[in-house]
Amino acid sequence: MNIMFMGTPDFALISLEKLVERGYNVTSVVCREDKPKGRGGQMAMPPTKEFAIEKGINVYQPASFKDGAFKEVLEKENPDIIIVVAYGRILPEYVLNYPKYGCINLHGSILPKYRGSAPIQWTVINGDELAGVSTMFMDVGLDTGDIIDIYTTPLGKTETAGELFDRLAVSGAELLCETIEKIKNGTAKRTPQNENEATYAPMLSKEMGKLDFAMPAEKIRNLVRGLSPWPSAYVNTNKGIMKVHAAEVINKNADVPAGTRIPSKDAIILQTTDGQISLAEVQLQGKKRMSAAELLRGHDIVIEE
RNA sequence: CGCGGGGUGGAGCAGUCCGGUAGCUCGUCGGGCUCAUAACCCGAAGGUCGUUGGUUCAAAUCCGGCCCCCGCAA
Repeated sequence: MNIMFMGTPDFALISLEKLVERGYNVTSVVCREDKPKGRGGQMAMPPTKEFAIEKGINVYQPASFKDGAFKEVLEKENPDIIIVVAYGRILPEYVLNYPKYGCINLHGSILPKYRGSAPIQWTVINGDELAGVSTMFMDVGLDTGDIIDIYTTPLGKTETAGELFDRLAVSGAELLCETIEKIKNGTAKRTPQNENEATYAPMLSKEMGKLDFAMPAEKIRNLVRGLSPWPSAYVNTNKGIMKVHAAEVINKNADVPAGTRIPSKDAIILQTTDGQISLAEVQLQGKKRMSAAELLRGHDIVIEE
């Protein structure tokens, strides 16, 4: 079976590596264009491209799928199946319909929940009990295809989006292999998604991370870990923007308005509408990430706004 | 050459503009006070000030090269 793999970031790389490792015949890799990265603004290859080059697999980075420009590539590579993992672009119908076995997508949620670009983060932000990955036959909609397999796992109480990402990348790669096996021997089942249960997980924005203490402490904590490590929660202070990498809920209440700083020499604690929240792991702009206790030894921090 | 901040005892910072005794808040160790609840008091150890050249009577501080860390933007 001739496999074309479409995927760009590290999450996709884990799957690609596993497929190659398991001996699947990955003959081509499609990923997004190289782009400037880091402080120097140097051009960098996507992780999947780097791996593909190392393994001598053909790499394609189409700027667009419009006008059927990609058709030549399909004809040349002639894939029996296309595996899509975090590619970052919508595929047109002519691509979806090309491979004999169709296009299979690995998605970071328990579909039909969290369709869209940031399913893993939203699972954490909402503090769900269960996280998971799904494989599906792609159709023209956004993550609306028929489900093949689902893997679920309990979300850790303090697990961050970054940590869940790493776990699901591995579990997802495993699930993907199972799904491919089923497709190969014709035992893959198609289960249409229940539209009534569908939810959408929109892209994350920087502004989402601004902490508002006029909500329950638990929600704030989930937002903090859901936005870790990117784009990260933050507050404004007298020393500039301060990122909040980890926060802890304290089941205490003081008779003060939400947002009030609770006096403490070695912790940054604020009252919320329900309980208090301790900003445990923080990072001042231009500084390294450190515990609140460490930060307070050298800085007088005043939360603003 | 995308913009910017930084490297000072174990931790976090000040000192750098305007060269001249190594400072602050903690931690550690020893002692005291005492029960308190943001505890307090006394004492001690611990630093080639990222690295490398230069200027100078004298460099953490001024000048040049290099290494490393971080924020923004993408």
